[in-house]
Amino acid sequence: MAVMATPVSYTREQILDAAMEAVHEHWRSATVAQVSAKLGAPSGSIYHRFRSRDVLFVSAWVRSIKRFHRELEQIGTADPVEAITKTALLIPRFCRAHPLDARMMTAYRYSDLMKDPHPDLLPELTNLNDPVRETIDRLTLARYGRVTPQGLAIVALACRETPIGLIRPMIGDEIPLWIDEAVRAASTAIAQLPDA
Amino acid sequence: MAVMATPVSYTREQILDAAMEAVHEHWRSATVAQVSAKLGAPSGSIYHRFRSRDVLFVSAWVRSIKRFHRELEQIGTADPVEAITKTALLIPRFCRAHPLDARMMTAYRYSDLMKDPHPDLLPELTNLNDPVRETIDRLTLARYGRVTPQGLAIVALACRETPIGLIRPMIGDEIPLWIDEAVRAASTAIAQLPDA
DNA sequence: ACTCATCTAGAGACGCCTCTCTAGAGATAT
DNA sequence: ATATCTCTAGAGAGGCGTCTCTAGATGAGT
Repeated sequence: MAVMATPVSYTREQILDAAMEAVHEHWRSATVAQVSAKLGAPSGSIYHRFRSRDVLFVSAWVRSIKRFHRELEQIGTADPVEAITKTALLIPRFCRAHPLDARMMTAYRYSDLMKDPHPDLLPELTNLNDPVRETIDRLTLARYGRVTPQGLAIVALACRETPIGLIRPMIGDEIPLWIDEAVRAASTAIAQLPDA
Repeated sequence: MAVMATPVSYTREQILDAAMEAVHEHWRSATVAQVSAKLGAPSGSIYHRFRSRDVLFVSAWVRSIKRFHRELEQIGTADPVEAITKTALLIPRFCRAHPLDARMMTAYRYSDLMKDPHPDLLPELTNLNDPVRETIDRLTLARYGRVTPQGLAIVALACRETPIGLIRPMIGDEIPLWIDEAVRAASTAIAQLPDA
């Protein structure tokens, strides 16, 4: 049977929340000391749950990415171009609803993290991008009837790079509603390119 | 009359070049020690010309921004939508021709730097964005016949945010040519939005 | 009561980085 | 030769941030 020992004062989730706030304020130069100040906890309590500063902040990043992935599951493929555009429009919506997660997501890039991943993070990182990859695969097949590198690239630009690019400079401030019109226009235009 | 004293071993430009290389490798966490290693010079020689680490790296950033501005001057306004798209296409071209400058430009944001600018940098920073502002003003007037906040926002999205957003994830690697088709499609689509 | 395990708590070692400071080298003018 | 100025050169002070380590608090099982 489990031994309870002392009650937990600072849960993993609370620590990640504080880390997210610190990143919101200081971005990549956030420190463990800032997190511990926000939490009102000594740094030891943080290092008790996270092996290093990197593991802490990357774990927070992974959590935000996974929150975003939960939004991806609700798009059909009846009209392919429409589906691509709808997927693109999820991004401004998500950033408005979860501004701290949005900012957190800008702090690291998957490709950088995979260059020399910490063993503690490997299991979480390995298949992290699968939901996005699957969505783009599915939309590509619906749009072009086949899956080619070129087709994938176009769909990824239309439903991911474009909205992220348009919104990125505004992350941290409020994201105006008229951005959505621009996202819709740009995404639709790219989705209409041929899979040459 | 000027006294020449000892000949200069490390010019301002050479130091900025080394700083740009360091930023290319380590981005915002580049250090003065890395720059001095690249240059084969002691840190004192760097601090002799730049008052602080910040002044050094921001000066390098300013230099890259100004290099980009030199590209802006060659776009007409005969067909407004076409002119906006052409301006957008300058960005992938510039990033391919000057990859180190492109990466340098991603290291800071004008708005962040202006929050608490170092006195040494103020004169250079104050009017830094004027060329871009003027270009966008000019394109907005050509496109809509008047200059409104909404119109400016649309044109800025079409000729600046969109291409930067599409290219940003690739900065550091080679930027494929087919990106230009996507930039053209997205930029043209946004430029066709009405100034509602 | 006592054992065992988990967690809190915080002092401080250690390393890296920025920046200062001083000695002196090289070039020119007198 | 001497004075004077600019720049190089590099040692090291000082600050900040990460991370370690140990002491002890807490509560469940026996």
